[in-house]
Amino acid sequence: MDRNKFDLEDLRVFSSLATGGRFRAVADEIGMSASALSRQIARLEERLGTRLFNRDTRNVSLTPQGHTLLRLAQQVLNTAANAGAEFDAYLAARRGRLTIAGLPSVTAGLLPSLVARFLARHPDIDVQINDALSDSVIRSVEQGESDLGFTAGAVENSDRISFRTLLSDPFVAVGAAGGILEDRDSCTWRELSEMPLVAMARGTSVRLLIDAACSQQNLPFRPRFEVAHLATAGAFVSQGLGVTALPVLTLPVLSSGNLIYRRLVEPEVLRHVGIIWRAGHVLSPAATAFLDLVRGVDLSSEVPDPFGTG
Amino acid sequence: MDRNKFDLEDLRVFSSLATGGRFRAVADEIGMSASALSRQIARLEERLGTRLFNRDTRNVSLTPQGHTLLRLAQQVLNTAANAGAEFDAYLAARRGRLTIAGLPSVTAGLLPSLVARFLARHPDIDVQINDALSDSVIRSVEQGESDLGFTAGAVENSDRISFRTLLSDPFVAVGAAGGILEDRDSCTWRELSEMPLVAMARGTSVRLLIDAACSQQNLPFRPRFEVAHLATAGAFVSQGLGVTALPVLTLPVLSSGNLIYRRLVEPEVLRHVGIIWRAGHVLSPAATAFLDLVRGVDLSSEVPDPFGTG
DNA sequence: ATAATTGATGCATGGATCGCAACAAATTCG
DNA sequence: CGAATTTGTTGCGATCCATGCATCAATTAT
Repeated sequence: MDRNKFDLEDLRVFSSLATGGRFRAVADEIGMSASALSRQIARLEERLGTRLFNRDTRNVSLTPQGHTLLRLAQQVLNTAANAGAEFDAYLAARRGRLTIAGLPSVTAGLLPSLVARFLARHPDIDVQINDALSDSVIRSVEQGESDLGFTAGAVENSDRISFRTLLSDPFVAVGAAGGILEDRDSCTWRELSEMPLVAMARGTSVRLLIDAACSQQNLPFRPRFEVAHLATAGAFVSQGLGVTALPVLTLPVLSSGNLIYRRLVEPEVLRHVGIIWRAGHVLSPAATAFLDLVRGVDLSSEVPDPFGTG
Repeated sequence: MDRNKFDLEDLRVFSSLATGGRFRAVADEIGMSASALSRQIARLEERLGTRLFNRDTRNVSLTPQGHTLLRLAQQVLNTAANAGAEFDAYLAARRGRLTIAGLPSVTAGLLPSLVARFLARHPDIDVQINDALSDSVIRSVEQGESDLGFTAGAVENSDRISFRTLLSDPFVAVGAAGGILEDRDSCTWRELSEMPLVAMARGTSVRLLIDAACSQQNLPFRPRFEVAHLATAGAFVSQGLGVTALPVLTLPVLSSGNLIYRRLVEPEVLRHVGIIWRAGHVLSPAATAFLDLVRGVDLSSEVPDPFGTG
């Protein structure tokens, strides 16, 4: 084998077409003629020895081969882009860049103090946060888009991802002050399930864990409201429209004017928050430093105690 | 900024020179003239806006910028090489995923040995089986959810689906040992229709074919029991609650403690088991390999002979 | 049925790259 | 001390290869 199979430009063009859909539109978008695009793809297909797109003159779709190449291409392009950015940062005499993906409930509740501590030691590192849902976090790290990721719940500890548990995050019941929770000392899941519920939307890790908890206890789970953002849930609850169950870490996100918290028992449900990174790849110096910092910090002190001195 | 800063070829050449040391030697080694190498490095330096090598006409050494770029270049080249290798492995059907949809009666009776054979040759392919009823199988393949599908009975050989017959699967009568079938040598559909019947639920391919057979013979079909799963049917029959008619391929699924089988004639009803895939689309390498395997195997030996010495 | 849109292709062109050869600097050797 | 040799660079002509335009073939929209 003499010449290597693909080039960054190939992958870029291929990726654009794979996500864009149509030859002409994509060709305009990236500033080349449609024929050039067609030929470039044809060349790439010939070099790879396989067809990447099904094209029947009207529709363009990826073949299975194209799908796998797309996944790989994104990885390569991401690392190349990161390398370019890091090199630029080096030229600009900066130390580097750190990209962290995380669930909104974690990025809001846990990251600020960690990042503050990190920046105290490494003031010249640009930090970028990617808020995303659970599987997006994993994918983002897998593909090298993010250096590190904060996840909750089970992560299949594959050979592509390394995982480390950081802390356990208990669910609590959240209600409006003066509302139905006011006179209680604690609350069981059964009792909660009979109150009007404000639930996070499907696909969020919070919702997944609540679903699992209820089905394990054989409780019906019929939310009165479904919202996408934690702050919205907090607003609904504080207006007395319902109650909800949230991990303690998320509580600082709720603009907690009118909210009260109660222990949620039978069972105690814990969300296991952890950090993930790409296995088998060299971490950037910034990522390594951040990981070391996280390892050396007692994170349980980061979880607020919502029950005052109760 | 239109053009991106570097290309894989740039990084390769740069990396060779960075580790190799001398222009002429490296140029020979990678099969290009010294002048070409010199220009390529000069272009790269210009695009990056910094000098990468100290060259004083006798020695070549990396600048600090060159050192950091070398580290980054190795990362990028590694992921690119890994991606290439992974893609090659995928093309060679050494890695990847194969999703097969199939009727439960086929997936249980026919697939295990086929998949075992396939995995012997392609050990690192993840195989996923979608058990589903007949029309779900076709739909799953049509929509690209499954690569291949095992079906029984007539499949409209549309322009979206390619079909290939694999084997003919005769129906036999199934009864309890010591029961009403014990003293018979064979059994006609007319006789069967007058016995208490355990039937598969509507929507299953087995039920469809039995309905068709009976209506063709102008026989009434009034099942005493209707069950959804083959194992359940087997359990009912083995308890002497009734008899049933099943294709031979399904028999291994019945935990056949107490069952006897008899030829079912007048007419002999055959279920035509076949394999389907998407027409006009490129099959994944794993699917192609599996299809080749299936084509090369004499599947009639896979159908057990239930009439051993009984 | 006609028009329009889409991807593929033939052909000529232009820009980029390459190899050869000459050159400048530096080391080696007579 | 000076000529020869080695090393990286550069000028120039040749070459190659991707591109763009125009056109074709196929399919859909009206």
